[in-house]
Amino acid sequence: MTTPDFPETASGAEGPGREIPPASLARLPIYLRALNAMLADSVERVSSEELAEAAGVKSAMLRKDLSYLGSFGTRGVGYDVQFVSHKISALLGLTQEWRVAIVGAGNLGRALARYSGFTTRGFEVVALFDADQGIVGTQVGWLTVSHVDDLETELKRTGTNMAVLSVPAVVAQELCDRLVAAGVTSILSFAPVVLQVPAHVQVRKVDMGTELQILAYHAQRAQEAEPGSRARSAQ
Amino acid sequence: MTTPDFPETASGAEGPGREIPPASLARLPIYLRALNAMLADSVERVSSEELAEAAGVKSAMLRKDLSYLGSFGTRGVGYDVQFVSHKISALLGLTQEWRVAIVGAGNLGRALARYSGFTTRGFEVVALFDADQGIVGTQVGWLTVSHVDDLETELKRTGTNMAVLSVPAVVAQELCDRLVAAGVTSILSFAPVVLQVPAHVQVRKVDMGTELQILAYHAQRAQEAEPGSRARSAQ
DNA sequence: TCATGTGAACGTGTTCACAGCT
DNA sequence: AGCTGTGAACACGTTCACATGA
Repeated sequence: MTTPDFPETASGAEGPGREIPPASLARLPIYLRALNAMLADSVERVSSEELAEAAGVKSAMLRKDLSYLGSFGTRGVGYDVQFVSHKISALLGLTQEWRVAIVGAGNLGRALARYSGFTTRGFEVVALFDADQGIVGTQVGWLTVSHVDDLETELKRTGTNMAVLSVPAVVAQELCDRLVAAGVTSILSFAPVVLQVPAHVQVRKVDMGTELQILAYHAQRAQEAEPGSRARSAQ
Repeated sequence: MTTPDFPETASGAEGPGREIPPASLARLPIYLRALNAMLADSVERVSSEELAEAAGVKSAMLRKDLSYLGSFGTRGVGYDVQFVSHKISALLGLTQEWRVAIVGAGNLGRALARYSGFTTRGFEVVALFDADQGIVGTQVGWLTVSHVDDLETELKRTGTNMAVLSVPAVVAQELCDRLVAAGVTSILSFAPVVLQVPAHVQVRKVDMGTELQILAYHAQRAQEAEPGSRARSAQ
């Protein structure tokens, strides 16, 4: 398996290549999933229309998104599934292993540690931390829970380069600071707080509370608009 | 394909509710959290500058966001914390109880069922389903896991009006269809698939795999830009 | 002929800067 | 004065429509 370097960096004399617009970037993993599902079904070619359908987007948007990584479709034919899949994987950096530490081994942290969706996509959970002595030392999947006091040591030992924060909101900023100080520059946070980090650190947030509240807004609106539902008119 | 003869201003803008732009709507829960934290600290007034800081946004954006729900700040002074908090809560429909069913009682589903972040914000988990006979009947928090065969019956009995999907990708669409058929119109999905639903059903997706892949993109980029990619972790 | 790739149009989101109110 | 609320400018994202090239 040869890892092709990027021959098409010719446009820029130096510099890290073109930036992918954030909105497009966020869709690439979805395309990748659809493509890999097709690969599993031995589909070799796909049109923008078909792939867009599978990804739940308009075909023009898909074509524009893919055009940011180069133009490797064949006019009149479509895209080579395997090639595009590989291209997206390479762009996302999935050709290397990412070593992920999970900080916080509560219900959520333990569930994440056992979540197969991580491992199967180039992410390996290599450490799991908690502050609770009743949890430290216990086994979760293949991992033994470490004490958060050993955070810095263990991160170095395991070569962690990404972290998942699944700790209570009150301690999230503090642990985030420690992760950053230890050199972690990519953090996925499940804590319902706004984390302050230096500019070079990437934080992505997953917030189930927020998502439910957004759903509640729409649900309430639908309720009010519905003719069938009686006496629900708050006011 | 679809002819864009959508009648704009279809819904008479007369009602108490204009549409909140999606981007603004997604930030309201964050403001709400910041406001509630302030309330807990007995803060009575806040300026757009301060609240924006707490929410991690620019003050002009915060003011514009709040302006969609009305204008209830005092010029020269700021906003009444309690009042704005209540206003946002009401808009999001958090003044009523939302009854949530969790479909899929694997690692993630069970963690979500025990997650206190739900209960504390107007969302009550009232049902938990799984297809695995080894899990059905077991206790998770205050709930007993029901068999997914009884989905429709239990949804009706519990008065569920929101659902969380935490099932394997392969069965997600099928269960989504059953939820929709049973009248559920708000679904939060953790399954890494694009769900097809009728237009009146709201789906929000949480995808940890996608988030990690986006992080990987940035991390790889930083790696390439940096000459010494060895994480020596110098304090 | 076909489906991609893309300039241009359109729509949405964010920021600026200041008018207007307290 | 001080801070909100908002039009206008700007930036970003999406869609259209067609030129391009297999």
